[in-house]
Amino acid sequence: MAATIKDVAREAQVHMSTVSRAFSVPHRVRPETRTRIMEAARRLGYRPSRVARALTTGRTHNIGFIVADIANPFFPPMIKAAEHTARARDYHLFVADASEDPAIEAELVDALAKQVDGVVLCAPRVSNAKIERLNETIPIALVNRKMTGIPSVTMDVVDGSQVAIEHLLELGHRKIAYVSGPRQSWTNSQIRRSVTSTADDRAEVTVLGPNTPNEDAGLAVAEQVASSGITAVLAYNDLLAIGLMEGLHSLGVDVPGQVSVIGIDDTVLARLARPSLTTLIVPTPDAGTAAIDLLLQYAAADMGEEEPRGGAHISLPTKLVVRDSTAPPPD
Amino acid sequence: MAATIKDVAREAQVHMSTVSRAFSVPHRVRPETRTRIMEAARRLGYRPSRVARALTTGRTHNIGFIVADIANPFFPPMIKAAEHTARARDYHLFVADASEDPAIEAELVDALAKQVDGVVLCAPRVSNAKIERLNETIPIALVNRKMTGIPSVTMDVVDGSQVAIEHLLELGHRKIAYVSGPRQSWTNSQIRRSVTSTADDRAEVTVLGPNTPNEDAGLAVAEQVASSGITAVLAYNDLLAIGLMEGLHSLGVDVPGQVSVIGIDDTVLARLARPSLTTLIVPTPDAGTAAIDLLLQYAAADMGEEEPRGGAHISLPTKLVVRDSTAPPPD
DNA sequence: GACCGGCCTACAATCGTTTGCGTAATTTAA
DNA sequence: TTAAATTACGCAAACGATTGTAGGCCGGTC
Repeated sequence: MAATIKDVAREAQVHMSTVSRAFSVPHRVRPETRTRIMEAARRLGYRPSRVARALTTGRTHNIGFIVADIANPFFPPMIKAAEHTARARDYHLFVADASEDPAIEAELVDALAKQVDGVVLCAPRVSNAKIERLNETIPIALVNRKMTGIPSVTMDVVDGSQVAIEHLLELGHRKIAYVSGPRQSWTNSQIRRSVTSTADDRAEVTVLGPNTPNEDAGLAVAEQVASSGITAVLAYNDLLAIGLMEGLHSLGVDVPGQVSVIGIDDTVLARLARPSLTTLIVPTPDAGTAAIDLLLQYAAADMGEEEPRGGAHISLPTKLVVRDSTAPPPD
Repeated sequence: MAATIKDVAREAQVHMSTVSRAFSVPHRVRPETRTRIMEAARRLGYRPSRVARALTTGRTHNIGFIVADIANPFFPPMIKAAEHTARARDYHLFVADASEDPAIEAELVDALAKQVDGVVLCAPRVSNAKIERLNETIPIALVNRKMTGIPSVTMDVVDGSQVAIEHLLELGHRKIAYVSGPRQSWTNSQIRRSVTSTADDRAEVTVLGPNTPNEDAGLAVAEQVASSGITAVLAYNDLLAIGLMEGLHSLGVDVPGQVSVIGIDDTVLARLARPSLTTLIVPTPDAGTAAIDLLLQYAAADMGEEEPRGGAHISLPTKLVVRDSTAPPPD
């Protein structure tokens, strides 16, 4: 049906191999033959088969991009950026949704392994040991997780949550809660640690959770917050924060009058919520782009094209944006 | 490196072809040989190469999923559902973002064509003629566009916008605007037509646009709305509606006191906006699932496995959800 | 006991490229 | 003009599977 390299060869009166070279190493074929070949290719509407090419070269020019939950507004901007930069490098992206499930995550890597040059795991829920093992099969790059020996890009939530907590301390809060995210999240443990160490003895910190990082879970945790004398909350992400605000609202607790709330991610939702949500800006598009580039150079190294660089780590800065959900505690 | 079918064959003391059959047509190989083969495969950690398989069978078990803008919250739930149902059918999804650009859209289809069994075009911006031509290269299924001869799934926005307009008429509005979406959007023209024909001579309808379907464009159109005596607006999507509400707010125009606003899509944003947005619920996950299934059966037919069914059209029901952004007009 | 019909399994061609190797053609040097 | 050094191209073997065809073995029948 579609034209193959053989058809082009016949049309241009040369051997297949010459056609192949005309595309891959143009300078190795005489200019006039080259143009003759290109002409023929154009006439026949020839496009090289990536599949066949992959079979011989061992490189598919595809990348797997696995996220915990596509519907979580944290991810789309990252996926979008990743897809664009991949395309700019002549790569295509398989996007898969692991539904916050470690087992599915691992299975996806295995399933994809045979038809990609590498996999980006975003906010992985799977264990370090498992990642280590998967990385022996196929090059892996991590987003929102740091492991020695594996390239990764993380958001500097340690600094970010520190800034967030300082903000609350400055406002005068002394009873603070951290609404925790999923247990398997590396980011979550980073934040938790940072929160308690920042508060130190300047404030009492309660950890509520772990929670699935969605609105419903946030809503469910509202009661605990309302009944515990807590005056300020930092949540693992905007979804939890917004759910919490809704829950508090329906319990008649005023935000920020009685309780201040801070989210993380600065998703589109944060600005729209009422009160608008004070939150941590994390550069998700940059993370997507960086992850692709890191993976690509790591994968190239893996194919012996250059010195393997092991685990390069990129940490992206975060920034607190203060909106209307934070205020001094009630006296 | 990784085990091939040949390794398994050697390990199990049979010919490659037998191994192949053990996987693809298990009943054609003697049970004991089969278990011996499976054992060997397990020991070697063998996974068939989808790439090699694709080369002989002509089926890649991959699907291209092209959307206008991943970051538009309308799409992620659809992508998620599509990815899940594709996976359940043993297919993987290439997701690509066309940035609302017809040229990129077409280029993406071409680029993907050689390594997918079909492509789902979501809310395509490219012309009918071009789609027709692309469909000759590779099976295509459409979401939010209807064309004879090509399978598609659409949301019943004609009915939906009719209901929306009736809602406004009942409230007493007589000067209504439709804030139009992108010119190339099929849905957009459907809605526009439906709005004007529903209003008929019961209300005066102004069309504002076309607009890029994002918040900024909505914001920009606020001034026109404010200065024209319009008391109610239906917008092409939630993003435009929300932008418009913001714009009106900053112009000191009260929603819904002075102007009522209705969106379309019922994205996560609608419920969060203040006032919460009256909008049209469209079943995006169902659309994703249906598109995959339609494409798969259409693509199978295309491979001669059954009678081609040409263009099956699925229309999904929409539903108006009334929230706080609509009210009677000021007297 | 030879023959026939069914299962199983092996053989080998094929899918569309890439690529190392060899050779014809061309250029350069002498 | 000829030998040497390049260059341009053709040849054919991979890559890892699938699949049509053919042969081997088996038991059962007459």
